[in-house]
This record gives sequence, structure tokens and C-alpha cells, in this order.
Amino acid sequence: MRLSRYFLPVLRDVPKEAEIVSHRLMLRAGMIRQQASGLYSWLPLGYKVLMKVQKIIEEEQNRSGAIELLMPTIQSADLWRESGRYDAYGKEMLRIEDRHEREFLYGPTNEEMITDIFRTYVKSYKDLPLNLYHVQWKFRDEVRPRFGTMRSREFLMKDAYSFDLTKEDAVKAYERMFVAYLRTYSRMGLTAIPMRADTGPIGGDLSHEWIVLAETGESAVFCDRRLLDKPIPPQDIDFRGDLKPVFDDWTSLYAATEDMVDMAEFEAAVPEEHRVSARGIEVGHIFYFGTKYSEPMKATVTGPDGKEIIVHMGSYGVGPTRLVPAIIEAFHDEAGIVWPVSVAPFEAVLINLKAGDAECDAACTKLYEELNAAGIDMLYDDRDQGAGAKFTTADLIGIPYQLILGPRGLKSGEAEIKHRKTGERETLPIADAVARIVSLIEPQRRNDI
RNA sequence: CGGAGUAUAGCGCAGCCUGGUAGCGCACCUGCUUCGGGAGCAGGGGGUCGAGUGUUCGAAUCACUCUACUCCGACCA
Repeated sequence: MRLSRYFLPVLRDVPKEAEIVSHRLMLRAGMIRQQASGLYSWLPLGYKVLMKVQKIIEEEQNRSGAIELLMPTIQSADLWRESGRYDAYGKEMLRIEDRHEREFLYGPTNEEMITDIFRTYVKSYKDLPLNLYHVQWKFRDEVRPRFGTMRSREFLMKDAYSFDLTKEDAVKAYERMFVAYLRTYSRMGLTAIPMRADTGPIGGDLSHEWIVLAETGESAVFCDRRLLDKPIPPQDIDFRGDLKPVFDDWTSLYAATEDMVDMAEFEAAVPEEHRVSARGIEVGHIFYFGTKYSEPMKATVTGPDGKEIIVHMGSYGVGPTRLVPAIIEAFHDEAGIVWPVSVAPFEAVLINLKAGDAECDAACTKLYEELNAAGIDMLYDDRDQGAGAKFTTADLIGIPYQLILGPRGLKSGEAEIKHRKTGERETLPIADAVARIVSLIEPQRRNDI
């Protein structure tokens, strides 16, 4: 993408409403625009990151055996009356009436709707296990939206729903999602720790919140430091095999949020030198809730013995629109965002230090085309601007690698590569630049971890 | 929902107390010169001062009402 033809409204001044660093940086980097309290437009740069995050989530869901579909944002009130949640949900649910005065709502979650789909089509135990998911906008009318898209009213969420014949099978489904989540966060460069969680209004008795440690986190968390270095299950892990050892390994070490923590238990379970008490951002939540919805909504299958069996369900949520700021909270410095390659809006930026100079333009255009051809997601800063402005923009929007070329380098036949994360700079022959950029980026795409 | 604030150009702000032609920086447009860490000079465009009502000869400024937004707290599958 040529920056001169892109839409990137970066801000020099920080809008005063933004308090936390990710919100400030998302506004300054031209990623989002607030349209009303808790409602945001995703501008091109932000949208690009959001879609990369979504893609990783989808890839890992698919790998684990979950199947993607898409349900509407607007749901019928009748469906929610069946589960009893229409009245129970309260003011957080945005209720809507259509022209025929029928009652609808903007979905805050989709347990009812997916259960309806399931009960319509799935009749035999032979069709289980089944895990259906979608990535769709949700609306929860939060009393106090804040922190930009971290806690917005409209937000994007991947929600998966598992259906199994028995609790034992449902726990296996839970373990598959558990492993998928470990891999999902890891591919985004995040260290997310599963913590025992309260099941809340959704109900059930097995639940984990996924927490990224960050100073600006909304809740206090307590865990064992050894969780931070645990290896992530590999790409070729067998999702049809026994995942209990992985689950047990991760859940054997203490980790709990402030709602669930018992300090005496924490201190007994974790040697002092391994204790971490910090703040964290919730970036996902998974539940097993048994027959809470399947029973009132009559989601049953016929079992091997011909008897009707109520299915056991779980739901598994992760929010791309919250993950983007969470990643920024984890990866930034004084100059701006420092994206991990796997979710960076562009993998590298080519900085033409003297746009308008015929030789510089020609050399940069050639590099740009070669990098595109090599499959690098490139931004080319061809604007007629001073070098300083270009460096500042590149740093702010956090592109992992800056390939810098100007008249001076052109004369000596050398280009420069700046590593955004470390600040390290390397000078190399222009002819080697493309191969070098490729060799830096490819191992960090994390498609293969 | 309790408490505290804010609202003036795209963004950041001054002006308000003490009523009298709406300003500054950045951004934007034109021209020239620049070009390795947010360039310089000159010229230029852009505003129902959040909305309404009132007081007044005259309201961004004073009074009242409303709305939006932010922060702290409570809340947060």
C-alpha cells in the first residue's frame, strides 16, 4: 500500500478523553474513531489489525474441529423467553421493536439462538460431538463504557458452542477449546493465563477466564509465575486425542482472579518466589454449563439405547475488539505501538527519504514491488514529507520493520533496516534488502507454531 | 446508578471572572526554498462558540433548562 493513497489519519495531539495507553495510541495511530459512548468506527489501519486477529482466531478454532457459521445480530425476544433470560438479562440488553411491534433485541450473546439451530437439525448422538462458532458483533449496554474498544458497548466476539452427549464428553470439548485458546493467544504474541473464574449469570461449574497481565488491567489477579513460561501445545497436536494431560498441566498451577482468589490457598499453593500478584485484562472466557439451555429449550438427541438425552453444552468467547487494545497494552513504548508481526497492520514499511527525487522514487518503487511479490504485507511511505515525519509515523503505527532508503544510501548502494522492537539498525546492500526482510518476517508470522 | 467535570475550526487549547468585530498552535490549501528523526518563509481557507429559553441596545461571556461526552466509584456472560 502506498501511504500517499492510503487513509491514515494520524494525530499529533492526544485526544483528551483517552486515559489508557492503548486507547491513546489507537486514536493517534488513526485506528479508530469514537462515534458515541462505547461505539467505534474501525478505520483502515485498525480494521486491518482486527481482521488479522480474527483470522488467527478462526484458524485455531477450525484446527480444533469447531465449525464456523454466522448468526444475525438481531434476535427474537421469544427465543430468550424460552431460556428465561429475556427478563433476567436486565438493562444491559438493548431491546428493539420492529414496525409490527414485535419484540427483538440486539444480541449480547448467542446461546439461545445456537441452541435453536442445534435442536432443529441434530437428532442423533451419532452427530456428536459438535462445536459451532461464529464471529459476530454483539451489543451490551454497559453502564460505563471506557478504555476505547477495550470496554465498548458494541464489540466483536467469537463465540463457540459445544454440544455433547455426556458431561464427560463435554469436558473433552472444553479441553479442546482450552488448547485452541492457548494457541490463539500465543500466535498473537500474548501470554494469556487461564484462571479459575466465576461462572456468573451464564451458570455452570467449569469456567476459565483468560488473562493477559498488564498494569492497566481491570482486575487484580494472582498466579504462579511458572505459568508464564509454559510451552504452548504445537500445531500438530491431535485434537481428537487425549488433551487432559495438557489441561491438567496448565490448571495444576494456581491462578485466580480477585473474585475467586483465596489468599490463604494462594499462599499455600505457591511458593513465595513464584507468586505473582498483578493486574490483568480479560481477553476470553470459557464455560461448561451443562444443560442450562438445552433443558428449557429441549435440545435433545436420541441416544444409542433409543432414549432421548439432553445435551451438555459449553460456550467459549474471545473478543477481537478487546484483543487489539490488549495487544497494544502488552507491546508499546514511548514512540508508539510495537506490533508483533503476526497481527501487524503491515509487516514492513519502506521509507523513501526523498520522495519526488527521480532516482529515489525509482529505487524505492523497485524495492516495493519486489517485496510485494515476495509476499510481504508492505506499506510504502512515498509521501512528500520530511524524513522525521516519516520515522515518527512509522514508529507510532508500530510496523515491525522499517526499510529506509534515501539519496545517501542510493549513492553508496546501501539501505538500512530498523527493527521497531529493539531499535537495532542494520545497513546492507540494496540488492540484499528484500531477502533480508523476508528472512526476518517469515519466522515471526507464527503460522506454524 | 451515586460523585466530579468538560463542551469554542479536524486535534490540542486560550478568550468567559469584568458582555462590545472569535483567537493561538498543529493539521489543511497556494507558492518558493528545503529534505537522514514531526522543516522554513510568505500568502490563504475553514466556526450557527453543544442545544434551547431568558436578561440586555448588544451574549462565546450572565441566568435557567436540556443534551452529549469524560473521569472516580458501584456494576461488568
